[in-house]
Amino acid sequence: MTAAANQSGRRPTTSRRLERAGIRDVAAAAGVSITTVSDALNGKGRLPDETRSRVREVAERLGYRPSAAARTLRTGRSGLIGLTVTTYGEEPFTFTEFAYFAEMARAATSAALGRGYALVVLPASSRHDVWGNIALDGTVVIDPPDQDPLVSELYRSGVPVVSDGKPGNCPVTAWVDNDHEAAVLGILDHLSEAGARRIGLLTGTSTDTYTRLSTEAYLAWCVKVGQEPVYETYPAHDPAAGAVAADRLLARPDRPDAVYGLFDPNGTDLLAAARRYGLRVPDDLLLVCCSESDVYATTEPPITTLSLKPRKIGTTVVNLLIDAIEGVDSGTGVDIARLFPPRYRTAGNGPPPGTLMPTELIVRASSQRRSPRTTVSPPRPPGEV
Amino acid sequence: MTAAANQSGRRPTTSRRLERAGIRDVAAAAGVSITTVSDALNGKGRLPDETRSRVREVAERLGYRPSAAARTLRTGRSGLIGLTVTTYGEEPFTFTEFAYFAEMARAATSAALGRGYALVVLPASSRHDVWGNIALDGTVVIDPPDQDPLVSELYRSGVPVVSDGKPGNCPVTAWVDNDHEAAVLGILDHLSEAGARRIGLLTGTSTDTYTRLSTEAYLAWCVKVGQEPVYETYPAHDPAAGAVAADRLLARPDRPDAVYGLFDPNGTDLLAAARRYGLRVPDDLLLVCCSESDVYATTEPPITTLSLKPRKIGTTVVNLLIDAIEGVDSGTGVDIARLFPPRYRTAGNGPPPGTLMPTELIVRASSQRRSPRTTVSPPRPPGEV
DNA sequence: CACTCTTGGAGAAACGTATCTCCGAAGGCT
DNA sequence: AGCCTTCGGAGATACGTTTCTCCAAGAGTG
Repeated sequence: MTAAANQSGRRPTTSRRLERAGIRDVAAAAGVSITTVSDALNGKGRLPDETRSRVREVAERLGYRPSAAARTLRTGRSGLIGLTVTTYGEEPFTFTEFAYFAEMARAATSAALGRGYALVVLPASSRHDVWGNIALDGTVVIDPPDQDPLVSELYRSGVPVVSDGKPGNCPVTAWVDNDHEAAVLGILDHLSEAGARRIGLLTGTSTDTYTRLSTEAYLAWCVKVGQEPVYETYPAHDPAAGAVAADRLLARPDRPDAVYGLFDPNGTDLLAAARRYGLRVPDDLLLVCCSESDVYATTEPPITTLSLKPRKIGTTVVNLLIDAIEGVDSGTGVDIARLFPPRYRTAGNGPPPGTLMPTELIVRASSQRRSPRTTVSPPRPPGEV
Repeated sequence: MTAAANQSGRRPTTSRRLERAGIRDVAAAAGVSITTVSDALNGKGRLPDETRSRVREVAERLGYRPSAAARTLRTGRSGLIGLTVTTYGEEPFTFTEFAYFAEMARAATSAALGRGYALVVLPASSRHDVWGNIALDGTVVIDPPDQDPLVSELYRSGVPVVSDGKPGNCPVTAWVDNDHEAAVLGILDHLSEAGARRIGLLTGTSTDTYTRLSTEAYLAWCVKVGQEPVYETYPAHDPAAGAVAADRLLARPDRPDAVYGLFDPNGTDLLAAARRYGLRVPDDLLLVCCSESDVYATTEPPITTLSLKPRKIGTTVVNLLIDAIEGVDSGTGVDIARLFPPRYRTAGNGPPPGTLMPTELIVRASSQRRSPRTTVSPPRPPGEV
């Protein structure tokens, strides 16, 4: 009795009427077929407007909400994008680039929602079963390490992956990064112009793209201009170590008269260290650090910062990813996905396409000896967010 | 021909072998039934260990990954939790409580992942279709306004909702909030003990729970101790307005000799305003503000802050939500969900259960006239994260 | 020997949607 | 009158799991 099947569906009409209304209920109430309901609600098929609006009205009246799970199963699209963040220890999110990540994630969320997708935050180190349990249309990966097993796995599954940070040896669909070399060279030039004779660097011990490229650019510049490199490294994820390293740098016998700090807290750390050694900024020491925080506008003195423009990065990364997701199936109407599964898309095409985004140097008092003006920004590049 | 059905499945075995392996493929390769594969992989059913491990091995070899969409459709569980953030304008996330939100979201993400769930960030104002397209097991809502249509909709759909912030008139499953009244009274007492004679308040114009309860507590305290209220309000989402309001407060003829600022930027704004009027902190003006940022440890002077303990809130909120999600079906083994659908769970039981979390006052130089020590923290409550 | 119980596992029915295929009817054309 | 086209819509299948039901064979038991 409970399994009595009526003509248009197998669900018994007698009990269980407290459950959510399904598409079958709408069809029955409107006196049409399931097909018609689906077409009417999704704007497909050939239906007169009258039928369309009637079905919609019935659906509204019944409080019908299509099942996202069923739709995902059927269409193969979940509308979900993963956002992978690197982790240190137990906590997700990076510490050193916290403001960067927050801004980037915010922009990414906005961009995704604007195109009908939602973001789900997934630490790279999280349990495998969590990853496997979620239907993802694509994934944004922040600075994947070489041979990242997670990225390989995703790629093998045919999930498009776009990385923030040029990947070393990862099969990503596309990537976006800043032009770190140009950024560092720009800062070094800026400091030189302000009168720096020996420029030091505060950098990290990790091997991520940002740290590596920036340090390499510094070293190459040193070779070019004939300056002996003066730098200290520390594990960037340890905030306490940064202060120690800043102190070390200024305690050296070959103390630099200008310093660029690669990480957000370096500015205050260097400022504190300078005070400890009785160095005036900018008179005795020129200071620049990479940061997205606007607290450096109000320090004493205000500190020149390099912004990596995380908002632009986040927006671009997400848009590239969604392009990749939707580009597979859209197009000629032929089912391209079946002919060319995602995993083969960039198989023999050489390296994945990358985009370099410009950075912005926000010049403040800490890196200027002459100018009485404390806050001078270079003209903004066009197309600003 | 293409629809030729073999015994154990309808998929033609001849072509399309580039697709991902399904459970049927594993079953065929292992020489067992679909049921056995499912049971072996999920640790259910009664199977000898030998069969179990053999099936697992075959699945591994084929690179089998169960379809999250199919599993969600079948089980009704997606492992996804929504995190709703209030929005101002186009950008998601709040501005005034930025550090608070970031910390809270981070803790919530951790807690969710620890229990096998992932968080998806969904601005409350986002397009309805995005919400409808995602299978959510439950939702965390930050400070829902009265009669929030979103919350009502979720509740009607039977999706458990737990709110951060005591809800005004929303049918939530549970809520978590700080004891804002106690926090404000604690600060006012602290300032009084430090010698304050007239305490001012910098507060917001919005009607969210935090602003409302805090302001009411202040006003009630004024009545109790017989002080005329001295406060200024401004739209908290506008960072520029905060500086203006801080200035207004200190420009009043009945200028306070101590101020509590409800929002994160108030500390620096008030400090700047005090400088402008030649007021020394803490000698002429005692200062406290609510903030999760540690920049106030390094301002000149360091500023006493109230922490709302967002990490604890985020963890608690998520755990309550997951308890609600899993509590429905677990238990006696009877299918409680069918007997008591979620929407009826708290129907006549009075208000939803709420939890009040303690805050922490981090005392620094800005609110102490006598003590030479600049950073003194009260003993931490037990059970700290 | 007849019986029950346990073990190991197969079959098939959902879950709720999208979409492919097909069909009748009405209208226009030669 | 026969044929083609378009309109409006119904039927059925597939998406890939989980799980309920049931069965066969062997093991113990009286």
